Amino acid sequence: MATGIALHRAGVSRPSTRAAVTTDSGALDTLFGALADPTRRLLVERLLTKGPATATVLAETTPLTRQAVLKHLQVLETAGLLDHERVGREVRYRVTPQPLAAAVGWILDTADLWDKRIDRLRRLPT
Amino acid sequence: MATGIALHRAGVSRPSTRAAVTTDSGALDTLFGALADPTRRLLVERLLTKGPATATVLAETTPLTRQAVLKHLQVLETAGLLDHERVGREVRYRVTPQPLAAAVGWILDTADLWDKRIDRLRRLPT
DNA sequence: CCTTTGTGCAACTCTGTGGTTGCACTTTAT
DNA sequence: ATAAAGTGCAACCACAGAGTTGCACAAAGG
Repeated sequence: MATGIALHRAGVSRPSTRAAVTTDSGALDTLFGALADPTRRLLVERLLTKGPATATVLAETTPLTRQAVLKHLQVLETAGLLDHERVGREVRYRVTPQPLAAAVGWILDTADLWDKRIDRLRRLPT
Repeated sequence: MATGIALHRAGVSRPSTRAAVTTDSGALDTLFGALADPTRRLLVERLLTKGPATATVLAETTPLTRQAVLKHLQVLETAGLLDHERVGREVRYRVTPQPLAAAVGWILDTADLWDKRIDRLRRLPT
């Protein structure tokens, strides 16, 4: 079942299994923030299914201006989800989904906290 | 290793394994949006580690006003991550992390797309 | 060389959101 | 009954984000 990025059932490079809960503000902010916009998720999916593309091409498939799409791409790029490569006079954007592991990491840590809380409740004298 | 919510290695109630990529706008927007704020993630973690609490109590542990905290709690609640219960004159907030499964669902779907793309590249004649 | 196509930059508008303050209302306690 | 503690609502401000338009600059192509 594929091998691309390391966030499958097995490993999920969870950063700091303990000492978590420190919120790790910086990265997760921009990451979750980038994913919070449907247009941006759409762009990511498009780039994954149809392969790398330029801002102008992507703009043609949306009701948005090239500039608007460009801004979205830049948001995604600063979140680490994209990178670009200049070809001739065009700039081709490509998905680099490694940061997603961080998101899953936080979520799984949170899920663990929840589980621990449940356990604690279970251990209470009825 | 606990049982709380169903997003562990095994199942991850992935909604629509195919037909994904439809972006499912609504819910994921508010969900990722809610998680995009460090204060809100902090509040979730606090509520999980120290158990349910009121807005006023939570406000004491932050540099924020009760009103600000209140707004954050409401954002989290409309994202489905919290619910509240009125006790006497107080309102107690509690974490309900089930929606997190949706977030992981999208991420895993995206990871799958990535994997498929890798596979496609591998199958190309060198 | 001149036209086309694509990108880069900047200014501007509009709306949403984080945060505040102020006050009214309800519940508990003295 | 009255004071204290807690919540609810509304107005307000400041700033960031989404989106637009306009124009200048770089690369291909005739």
